[in-house]
Amino acid sequence: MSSIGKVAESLGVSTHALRYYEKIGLLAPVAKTSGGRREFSARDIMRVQFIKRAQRMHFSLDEIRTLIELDKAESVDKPQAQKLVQEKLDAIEESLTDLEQLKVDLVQMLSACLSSGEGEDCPIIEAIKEPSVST
Amino acid sequence: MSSIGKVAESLGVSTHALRYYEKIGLLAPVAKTSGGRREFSARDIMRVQFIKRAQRMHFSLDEIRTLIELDKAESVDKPQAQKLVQEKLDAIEESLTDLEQLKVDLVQMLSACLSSGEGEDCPIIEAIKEPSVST
DNA sequence: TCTTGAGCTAGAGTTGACTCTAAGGTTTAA
DNA sequence: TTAAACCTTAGAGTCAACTCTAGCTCAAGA
Repeated sequence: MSSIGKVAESLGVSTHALRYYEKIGLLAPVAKTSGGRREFSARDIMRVQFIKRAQRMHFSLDEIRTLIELDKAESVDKPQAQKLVQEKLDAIEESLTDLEQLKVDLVQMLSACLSSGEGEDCPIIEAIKEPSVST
Repeated sequence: MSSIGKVAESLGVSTHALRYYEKIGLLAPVAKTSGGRREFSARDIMRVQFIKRAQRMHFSLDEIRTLIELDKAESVDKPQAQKLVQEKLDAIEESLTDLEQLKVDLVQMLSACLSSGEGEDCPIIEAIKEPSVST
């Protein structure tokens, strides 16, 4: 039974975001006081926590909506939950591969720049113009 | 001396994007035929290639603008070019760390789901509700 | 009681990098 | 010559996930 401000503060979310989650249906309509203010139940708060954790795992709000629906179903739809996680994992592995190569390239660019003489130009721009190994 | 369509096709960019780059000043105003159509010079095409390569390296159009300005300066401003690349590298290393941990978590979630019995629920949702190790 | 300060709503604005549309004009190949 | 393909512009729309605004009401402390 907390006000929107307290929930926002304690979970590190803005009050705007909380109202937004409710508006798009990620949160069931939150109970209101006679004065029209939201009163978040423990259940509501847990839901918000779920959303934030899933977001940290790079699930989009749309994917989170699906996760929530899966949770509401009698028993979790195993293949579908699995598929969502597998897809996320695939996307992350792709990003990892991409970023690792990129890191190699940037490190190389940087060391070439650092080892260039005092008055010399830093060959970073040239490196982008004429990719040496990858790209 | 190519039409916008040919440049777009050969570089895998849309004609819209090419006009957009010109509009925001990443490309100097492209020469036009008497009929008003763009004729891309070899120089323009190289510039577009530069943009695409830098984009693949996760530089934003704004950062690319800076890179281009550095290139236009008499001699490349070593500290500034270096700073841009170093910042990009830092950001990428942060992403890598984040994604690696995430991968561990997702793999764990997936294997817990796979090893759950035939009729049993896949504990993916529970795993997000009650993070076991990280988060 | 009065003054902050918190909360309410509907709806507009933000960001980045385009994409799309409408209403034309221009080239080119048959 | 004429149809199809291509190009032009200005400006609106897209996406995600909020953020911000205006103009209000409501609650709590001194």
